[in-house]
Amino acid sequence: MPKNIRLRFAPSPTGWLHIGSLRTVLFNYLITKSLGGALILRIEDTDQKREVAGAVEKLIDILDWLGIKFDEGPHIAGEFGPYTQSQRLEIYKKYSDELLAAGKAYRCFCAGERLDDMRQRQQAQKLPPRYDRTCRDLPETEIERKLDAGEKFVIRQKMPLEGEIIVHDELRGQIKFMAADLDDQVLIKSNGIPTYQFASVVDDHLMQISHVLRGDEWLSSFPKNILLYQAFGWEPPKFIHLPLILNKGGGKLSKRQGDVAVEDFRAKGYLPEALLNFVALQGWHPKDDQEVMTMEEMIEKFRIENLGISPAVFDIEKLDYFNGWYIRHKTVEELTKLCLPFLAEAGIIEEFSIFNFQFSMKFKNKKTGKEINFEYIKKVIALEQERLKKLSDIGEATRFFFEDKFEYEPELLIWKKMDMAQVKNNLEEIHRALEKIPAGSWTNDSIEDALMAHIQARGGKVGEYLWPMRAALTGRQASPGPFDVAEVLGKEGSLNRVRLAADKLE
RNA sequence: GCCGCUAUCGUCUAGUGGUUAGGACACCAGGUUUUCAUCCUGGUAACAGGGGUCCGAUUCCCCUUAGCGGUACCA
Repeated sequence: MPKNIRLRFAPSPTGWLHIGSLRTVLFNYLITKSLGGALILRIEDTDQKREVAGAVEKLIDILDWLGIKFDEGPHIAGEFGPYTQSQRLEIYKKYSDELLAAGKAYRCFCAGERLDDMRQRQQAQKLPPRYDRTCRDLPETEIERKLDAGEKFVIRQKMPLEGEIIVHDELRGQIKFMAADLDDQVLIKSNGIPTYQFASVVDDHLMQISHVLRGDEWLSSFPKNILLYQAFGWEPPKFIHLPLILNKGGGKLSKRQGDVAVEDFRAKGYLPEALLNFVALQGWHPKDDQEVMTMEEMIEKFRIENLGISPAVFDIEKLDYFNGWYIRHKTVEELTKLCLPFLAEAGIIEEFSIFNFQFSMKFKNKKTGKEINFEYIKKVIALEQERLKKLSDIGEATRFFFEDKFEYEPELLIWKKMDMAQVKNNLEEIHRALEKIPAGSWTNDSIEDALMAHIQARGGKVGEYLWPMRAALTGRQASPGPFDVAEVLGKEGSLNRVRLAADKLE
């Protein structure tokens, strides 16, 4: 009978999600969904030195934000729990005792300092650092004596002394290791807590995991894992080792570079769709070459055999492209809501809570204290949508819509080789033309009609009028077009800005 | 040092024992245009090196080189 499809994502709670782990969860999720199985979240907190307060909550929060749902886990429960390794200590004890009794593992009483010294000597002699197996065949009486004396010990895995271990990775095929190269690794630390190597094997078996999808860095411990399955007489799951994600220089992606924590990407205004889509393409490629994909499309197209095995360099420019694409494809309403926290962060609107927002749909301009309604913000966002790459850019891009006084150099108003007097004159003509438009029909179309008619009548070049107008309205080198901006600013606001600009020129 | 993994445009990648080696990002040029952006069209750009096997290798094998990972009572 075929095994049920059950996969797990098993991070250690560090307080933040690594972009590489994001890809691991995603692939776990895609396999589960495409094959119709269950996804389990398991917390690997066997290293008490690394404990971070609130880490599990943060992890669940960011996974939730990404839209990755689990079927079992510490926050959901399920029949294979507990799902946090520190709560499973007696289980590991039971299984390590079993191994001890079967002679597949042994207690090691060696002092840490002696092992450290030995390792240093071995390295100095360019020998592979390896445990010397002093305690591997300790007589029973000696063990009893040490135990009675209360000596601390770790439990080590008894590796075969010779022969080869052949393991099978779903992507790479067979990989051969020499047993003699394998260390008698620690299974249970002297504090009674298991190592990752032991806990993950026991848990994967007990939780009936069918596919283990993990990073490349585990490849070298793969034979030890398989030996452990054999020692227990368990059938191992299928293993898939994912290649690493590298930084631009080809090195390891590290926290110091500030480009690895998913939480940081979120804070910078990257959308979950973009992050997911981008990261899926690091090591996977759909058969049909379609690169922009929704989660549903990814699930539909995903095949384990299309996974790649060579390391990928993280290219932020492509991420930006995806983010821009997803931003452009949001409805204005959705995008505006997403931008609100970033507008507050930029000091444009006052801090608000989602709770208040649902009631009022009104905001306060942080500078002027005036009320701004949601519809106004929506119009502004609509104009900026197609050039927005990250939500965090929204403040700088739209600031001029919210502030009456803004500084810019008068030179900005000059189009190509025009002289100042000419620009001033054109701005004044624009001012007069705009004044004639009734406030009731102040729309981008009517503004455009009026101004184009004026320019044509004067026989002028379009740019000689429209560039100064747009610059006057926005104070920026680059911005949306003048008619759109004028409409949003309103008649009075637009006239003021054109007046202000004309006055800047002598 | 030892063990292991990997190697196609700058980057992510597709692909095949015989192909004009395909797509995407980026870049460049043109179009649209009052700026930027969007959008459209086109373009530059790759099989790490050396040996085999074969009529023929980018593709299969070996070696070298390079990159990465592991070599913990961290995961």
